[in-house]
Amino acid sequence: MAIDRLDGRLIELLAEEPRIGVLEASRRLGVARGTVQARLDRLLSQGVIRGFGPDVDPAALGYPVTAFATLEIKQGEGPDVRSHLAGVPEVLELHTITGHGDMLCRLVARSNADLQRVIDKVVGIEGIVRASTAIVMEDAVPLRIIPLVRQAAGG
Amino acid sequence: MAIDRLDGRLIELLAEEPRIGVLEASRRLGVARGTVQARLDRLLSQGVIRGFGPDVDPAALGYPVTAFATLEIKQGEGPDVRSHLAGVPEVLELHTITGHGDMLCRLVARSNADLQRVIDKVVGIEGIVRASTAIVMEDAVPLRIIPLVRQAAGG
DNA sequence: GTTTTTGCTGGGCAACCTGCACAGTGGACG
DNA sequence: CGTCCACTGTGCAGGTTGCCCAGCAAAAAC
Repeated sequence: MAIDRLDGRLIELLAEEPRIGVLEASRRLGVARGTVQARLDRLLSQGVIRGFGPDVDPAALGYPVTAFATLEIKQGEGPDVRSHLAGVPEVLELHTITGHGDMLCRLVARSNADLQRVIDKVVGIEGIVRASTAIVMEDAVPLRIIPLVRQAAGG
Repeated sequence: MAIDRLDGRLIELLAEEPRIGVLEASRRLGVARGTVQARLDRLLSQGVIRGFGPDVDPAALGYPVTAFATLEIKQGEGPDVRSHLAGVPEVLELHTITGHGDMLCRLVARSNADLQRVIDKVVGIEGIVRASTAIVMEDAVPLRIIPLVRQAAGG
C-alpha cells in the first residue's frame, strides 16, 4: 500500500519534469524501463497519482486575488448551499469542516473590488447565515506535495 | 493575454485526458496539429498552464485527514514561522491573510489522533501565539479549475 | 486601398517513444 | 528446496514528436 523509495523518486522526477517519458525516467532512475512502467501503472491504479492534469494558474487567467471564506450554514441547508456553490466558477474548492456545521471555501476574483461581486454571488442563497472572508496576501508555501511524498517514501 | 475558446477547450481536454498527445488533441479539437502545438506553447510560456505535475492524493499516501489551521502570529515573527512551517511536510500550503497578521495553512495527518502530533509540530515555535484548527469532513467541491477556465474562455 | 503581420492549414521527414512480449536472474517466503 | 515475484535487458511494429515549409485568409498597419 505505502510507497517505497523508488516510487518516491519517480514521483519527484515527474513533478520536476512532467513531460518526461517512461524511457527517460528509467534512465534517470537507473532502472529498467519495464520497472518504471510497472511502478507508474501501480501508482495510477492505486490512486496515489490521480492523474497529470494541467496545472492552471488562476492569476494568469485574470483572477489574481485569492480568498478563503468561512460560511455559517443554517441547519439542514447544507446540500442546497453545496450545489449552489458548486455552480459558482470562482469557488475553487469547498469543504465542510468541524465547528458550527460550517464550510470553508477558496475563492478567486479579478481584483479586490471584484471579490465583493464574488462574495455576493456566494452568499446569494438562503442557507448561508454568515460569511467571514480572509484575503490571501502572500502564498508563503504554495500548494505542494513533494515533501510529504518524500516522508511517505521513507526518505 | 486572456484565453480564447480554443484555449479553453484545449485545457479542458487536457484536464479530462491528460495523457493525450498533441496529435490526438488536434484531432479531437478539429484543428491542425501545429495549431495545438502553438497554443500549448503559448499557454505554457504565458504561465497559464504551470505544468503537468502528477496529482498526488495524500489519502493514498496514508494521510487521509485534512485540516485547516488559522495561526495568530506574534509581531515580526512572520518570517521565522514561515520557514519553520515550510520545513513541515504535513503543511501542504501556507498563506498570510488579512485579519490579525494571521496565517492560514492546510495540514494533513495519518488520523485524527495523528493530527495532534502534526499540530504540535506546527505550533512548536515561539512566534505562534494561538492556533485554531478545523478538520475537513467532506470535500464538497474538490479543488477544481475547469469552471473558471470555461468562464475565462468566454464559454 | 494596399502592404504587412499574424495565425491556421496540410504535408513531409527523421528520430524517438510507447505498448507489448519474452527469457533470464536474484531475493523472499513457505 | 521449489515457487512466486519484481526487476533486467532486449526486440519489434506502430504511433508520435519536433521541426520545417508553402499556401491562405483575415486582421492590422500604413
